[in-house]
Amino acid sequence: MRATEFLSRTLRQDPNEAETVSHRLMLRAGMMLQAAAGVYSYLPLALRSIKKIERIVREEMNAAGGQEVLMPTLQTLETWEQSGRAAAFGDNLFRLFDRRERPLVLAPTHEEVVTAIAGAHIESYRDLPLNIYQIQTKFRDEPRPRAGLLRGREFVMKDAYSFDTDQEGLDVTYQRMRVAYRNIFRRCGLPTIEVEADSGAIGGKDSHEFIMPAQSGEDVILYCEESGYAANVERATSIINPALEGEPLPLEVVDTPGITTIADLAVFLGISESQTLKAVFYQADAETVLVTVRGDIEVNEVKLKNHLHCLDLRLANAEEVAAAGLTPGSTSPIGLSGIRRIADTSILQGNNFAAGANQPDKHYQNVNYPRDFEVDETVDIATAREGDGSPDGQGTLKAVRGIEVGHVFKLGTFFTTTLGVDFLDESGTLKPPVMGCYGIGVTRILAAAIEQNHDDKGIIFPAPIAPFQAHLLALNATDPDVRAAADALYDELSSAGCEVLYDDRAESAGVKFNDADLLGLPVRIVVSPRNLKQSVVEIKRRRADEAAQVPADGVVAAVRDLLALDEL
RNA sequence: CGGGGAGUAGCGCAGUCCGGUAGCGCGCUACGUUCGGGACGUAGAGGCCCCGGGUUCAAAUCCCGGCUCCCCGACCA
Repeated sequence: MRATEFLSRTLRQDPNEAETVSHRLMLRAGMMLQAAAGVYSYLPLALRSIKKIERIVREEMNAAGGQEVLMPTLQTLETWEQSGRAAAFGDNLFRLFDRRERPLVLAPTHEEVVTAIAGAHIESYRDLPLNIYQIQTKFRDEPRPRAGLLRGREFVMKDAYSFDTDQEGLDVTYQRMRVAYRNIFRRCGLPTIEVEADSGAIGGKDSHEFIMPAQSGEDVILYCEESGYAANVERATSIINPALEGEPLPLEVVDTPGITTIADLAVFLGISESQTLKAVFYQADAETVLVTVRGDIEVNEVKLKNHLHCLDLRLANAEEVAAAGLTPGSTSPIGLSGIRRIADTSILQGNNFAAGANQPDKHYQNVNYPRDFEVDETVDIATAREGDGSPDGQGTLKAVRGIEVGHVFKLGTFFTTTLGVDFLDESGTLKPPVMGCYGIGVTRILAAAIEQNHDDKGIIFPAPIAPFQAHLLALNATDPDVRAAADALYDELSSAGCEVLYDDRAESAGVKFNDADLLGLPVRIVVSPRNLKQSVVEIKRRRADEAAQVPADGVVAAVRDLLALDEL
């Protein structure tokens, strides 16, 4: 492709709306154009990259036994009401009406439709296992789209769904898909960390996310180098530091004027926060619950929500707290009843705690569980932290931010049961197939790849997903000799199957070098009067500092060699 | 949904307080000179100042209403 004919223009200044690296670089490089919040046109540079990612995904999905289909984006709201997920998705579901005022949605995902496809096909165990996937645009009305392609409202996703006869069959398929995912990210040239993930309210038991480490990521993962444990913070468990433990002392009330926070209480009493108990009030749908954790531990709301099986969970507001008869700033489960009391297992670590006395300006000291209070449940609802012990007892956890680029999930029989899909097993019994689902954010991979591969001059594309393999620069492009030599080289490379972006513009050398660095194609080839005099062409990897001079007839081979360095 | 910021030429911005000719840099067009890390000169083109009302002799500027976009948080199988 000749730059003079190419639908792309670089910008010399950063667009004002872009702050995140990938967003900024993609706009500056002329890869895409924003149409609305979280909605973009993909220009040729971006689309070429996306197609390459899709190709790798497709090959690995096919190799893993997947069959490609294309399901409708436009779906009836009724479909979503049958599965009960219209409410669960809430405002994230794009809704519209047809000319007869029938409600429709733009699909954010496809479990309902794929289950219908499976239902139409599956009669007996002989039809299983089945693995169906598609690569398609998804719509989610995100509360806050951000950072270009990292979180859009319209994005390209590969979603796959598997159907097996039983849990053991799903285990096999699930492992196979995990391997396929590892292959995909490796072939894209993108290191990812595979972590245990939250499986949510409807979830089965297993769920893993593929996280690409990046500062701009929205996810935090905790991992342990010693043991290999890795989990999303939403899901991670850990061994917390022990608190002081001594002979249980008698409960006593102390005056704590004006003390309403754990930090103040610890300072006031001259103890560490781990020697206190903290009470937090949540509103779980219509119910107010009292949550007790050790003072130095934060409540993990994802764990709590999963435990409560509620649709909506948030901190209770002042009215709800008052209605429950609680004393903010000085609450504890001691002597409280008539409210659901949940405690984190951290209260079992340590004793002689300081805790609220359920009246203003007073706290208890030497609180011991279960001697001094009761709770309804003691469960793990703690947020694991960097520095905590790995849950397997080996080593300590470290934290890193990252971008979720893939998610595999054991769904179980929720959809097949709800939507009435079953099969006849070998003994003649009707059973629901066991499902798994597997997603990859294709457009998100592109953004994440740039987050992970750039420098202060621009993008550094991994070769397998670069829009072009080589960037051919003709310096002094108006010089007839340069023009002739560069044209010839462009033809030669093209017919050798190399994807070349040929900068044949009449721009100065500096402009071309800077644009080449910005676009970040893996190999840069320079034809110039200076090189022509010595009968050489200059070749440089984007990742490397130094360029090499090669004879004109050795360019194709040299480009191949450099590209091979990026193939994995 | 809470908090903050912004809409003026393709991009980045000034002008708005204090109403009176719509400006700067980059980019774009033409010609000439340059030519290995964002060259220079000359001459040009390019505007629904986000939208709708209002005030005024006169509104980018003041008043009212709305829309859009960005950032932080909440949220996000």
